Amino acid sequence: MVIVRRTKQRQAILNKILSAEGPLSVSQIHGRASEELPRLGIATVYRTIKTLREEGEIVSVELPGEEAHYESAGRGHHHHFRCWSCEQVFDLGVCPVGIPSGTTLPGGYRVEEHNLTLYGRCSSCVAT
Amino acid sequence: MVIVRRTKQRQAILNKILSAEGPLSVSQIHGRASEELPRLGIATVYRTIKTLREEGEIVSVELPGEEAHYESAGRGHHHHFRCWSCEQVFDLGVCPVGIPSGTTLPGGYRVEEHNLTLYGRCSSCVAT
DNA sequence: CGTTTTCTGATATTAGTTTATCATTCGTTG
DNA sequence: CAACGAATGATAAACTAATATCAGAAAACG
Repeated sequence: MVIVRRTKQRQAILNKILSAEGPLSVSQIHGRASEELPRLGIATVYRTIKTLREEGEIVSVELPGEEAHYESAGRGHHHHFRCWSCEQVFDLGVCPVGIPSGTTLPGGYRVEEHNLTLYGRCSSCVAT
Repeated sequence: MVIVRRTKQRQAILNKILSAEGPLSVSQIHGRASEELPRLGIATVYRTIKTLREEGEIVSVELPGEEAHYESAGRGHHHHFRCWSCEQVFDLGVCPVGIPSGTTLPGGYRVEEHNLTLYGRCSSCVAT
């Protein structure tokens, strides 16, 4: 059981994660939350992320070759797009993977899950 | 590093990578090559991987939430399957991602590349 | 051979991420 | 409003991955 108090830090951190357009890294969360709480410590960010995960409010997102990112739980099955220019990660609504869970591929691989990341340029970076 | 000598270490490391069924981590490469060269140092593995990449013989493979893996270059566009039981990574021949390079998704995301990892159980682990 | 010079192996070092520690702050409750 | 205790912030410490160092081993080549 986790006793949780309503602190400014916790509210700012959770707010930044929930209102983000995609998963955020620890340093991104720290940077954004620091805008309203300039003395916010990085340890508090790590601690709060840990409790928010235990409470099921956020989930971790693993991207190839990067540190863990975190986003709101309950967004359902979706994937991510990483922009090569602004280096931000965005949630996508589409799932272009044509392999239902339980499919067995040639070679006998029984697929239960998949992780897809798309790369390119986001709309605002394409425009410039 | 222009001059490359044919050492037992280099041959063993390259052989393990080229003959693998999928990309290998540094510790996996070290473990497998150590079977024939018991005194092989981990630094030699890192050094050899670096030169093999510079020569274009191998490429790095990034898997979500894992250290870099390495496999033979020139295997073309493909994806990977990670077995939850034996924890090995296998190359797949299929590409079930229905997004050609250059596609623009809703939201204006211009997709140029993708990275897909499938998860489940491999044939030998399903059998047991 | 024998000389030259790269390569190796053991270890130290660097770099990055995450957790632990602890005095202080501050949210909560009666 | 007082007091208890969880949360914070600064910092140290722990881990892991990757590179640097350097004496000695061993390819390459005349």
